[in-house]
Amino acid sequence: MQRNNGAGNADADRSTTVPPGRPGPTRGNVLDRGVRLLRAFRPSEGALRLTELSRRTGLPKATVHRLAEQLTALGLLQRAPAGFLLGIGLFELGELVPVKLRLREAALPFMQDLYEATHETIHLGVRDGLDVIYADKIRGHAGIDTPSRVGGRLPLTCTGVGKVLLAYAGQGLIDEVLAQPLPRLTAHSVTDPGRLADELAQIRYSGVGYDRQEAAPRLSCVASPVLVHGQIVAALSISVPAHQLQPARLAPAVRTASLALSRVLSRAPDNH
Amino acid sequence: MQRNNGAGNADADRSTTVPPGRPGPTRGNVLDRGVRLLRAFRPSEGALRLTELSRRTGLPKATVHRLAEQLTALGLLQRAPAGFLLGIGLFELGELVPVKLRLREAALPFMQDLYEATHETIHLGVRDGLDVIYADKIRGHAGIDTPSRVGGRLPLTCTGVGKVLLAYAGQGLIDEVLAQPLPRLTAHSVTDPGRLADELAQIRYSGVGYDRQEAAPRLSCVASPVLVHGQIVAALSISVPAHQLQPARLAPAVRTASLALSRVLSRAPDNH
DNA sequence: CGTGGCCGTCCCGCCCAACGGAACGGTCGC
DNA sequence: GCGACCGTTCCGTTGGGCGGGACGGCCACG
Repeated sequence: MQRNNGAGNADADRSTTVPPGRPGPTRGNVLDRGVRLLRAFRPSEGALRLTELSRRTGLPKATVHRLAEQLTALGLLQRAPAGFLLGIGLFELGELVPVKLRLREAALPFMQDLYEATHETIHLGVRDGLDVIYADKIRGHAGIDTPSRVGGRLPLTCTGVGKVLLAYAGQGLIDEVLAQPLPRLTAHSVTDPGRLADELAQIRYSGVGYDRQEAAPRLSCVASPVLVHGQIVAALSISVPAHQLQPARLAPAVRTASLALSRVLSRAPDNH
Repeated sequence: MQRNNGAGNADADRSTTVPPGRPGPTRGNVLDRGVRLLRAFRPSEGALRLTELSRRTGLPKATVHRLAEQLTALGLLQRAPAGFLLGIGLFELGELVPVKLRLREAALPFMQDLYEATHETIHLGVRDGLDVIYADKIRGHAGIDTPSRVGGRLPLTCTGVGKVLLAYAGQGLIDEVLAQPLPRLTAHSVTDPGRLADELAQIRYSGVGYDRQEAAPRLSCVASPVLVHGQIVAALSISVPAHQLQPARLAPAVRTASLALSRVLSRAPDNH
């Protein structure tokens, strides 16, 4: 029997998988299948029909039917005229996750300050593996379009928030990132390891990081770390149209907010 | 072994299995148990230890151990020094739920407008059964404390947002609510069905509803409906200290925002 | 230093519930 | 009317979920 991820550092990589020779007929356990069903839904899509779910998950139709019915009873899915949608129960659970519950609660007022001072789009991001996950984002009517989405992922090296998170994440992770080819989202994405290393050092020196159209064309941003007891827990950023990037004005603003948030978080119950 | 924590509320009631005469030894399927594990977590609590999870769910320790391990591999839980926490994967999934993804995206700029005009706490709520679920909430440093939480529930009849949602929900639901005793959160909560009916009519007439310390002491609010094709989908509100409730100033603001949001949502792809 | 409580982990045989191929009935559009 | 595709239901098979129990580590006791 497989003992499966001893230390379980990285992620997923469920060792189950099909033993090479066999075209495994049944693989996976029930929970895995249920989650696979939920993950079949993507943003900006509507309801999914039973057959489509079956296609995406590779599960037999009868199985999907049974599981989807159970998930619906649990509130994780809901029926729509045109198939299934993710249910409100999933939203309720998601809001209980500490990254959301604690961090956002503390950060929101400072994000509001930043928004009011600049009227630009504000991000709050945390690190998961080699990605940044956006914990929150606020924008007004005029806010610039960004590839980010609350709950969405982007590579650490392609965004301001991500580079800041990486800069303070420790040498081990930095080495790991530099060792493999750097992902590229635009023509401006940093793909030279040496240049990235320099930039990370510069971030640690100044407490501010930049993204110059590295995640999306015409989009730049200024980011700053949120540290608790010397440990990085998140990063804040302001996103602006590339031609309006004014470090002299934005850097102090974002730095001030991140320092103030760091201070608030440092004296908190903090059950980690 | 006692028959699991009752949890007598409506919920589930899966008609399958459990022939009436038998004291079902194990009831519930795998997915149900997994979700029960996730729902054992409550806001403002830290990590839960294996034994505590076992206590709360009524599941044997060995079972909890196995399930928790699987959920961790799936990213729905994560290990902490002091036990388990809800995992970031759950947050990712929660952010894909349509109520969050679509509604919030559209509503946020209008909520920002309201915040900037008043600097009070702004809520966005949707209805689920007889509760309001808060889809979003923004507040600044000075924002008043509220019993609400993003992803949290309160009874429809005890909040401004809730009463507005109820007023437009259709006579069937209104009758259902009026038929049973009305919940009470404070001494000011409306518990007289006749008075509530009047108030709902007044809301439909004016497009604005009030909460006068009915959800929490010293907290009042002004709410207004978001309608798409005549159907209510959400409600917006401004919460203020009770002694500062100024309908003449706040009602037009919240009404304007809700109408503008209604208009935006009415011309959208809207895959329901 | 023994002891007893509580913890997380692991083992393993029992057996039931998950499984899915297949058949069915409804609803379109040609 | 016919075929394509849909969601639903049935039911025999079996693999994996199940959990009692054992184990070893870690305290706070006496």
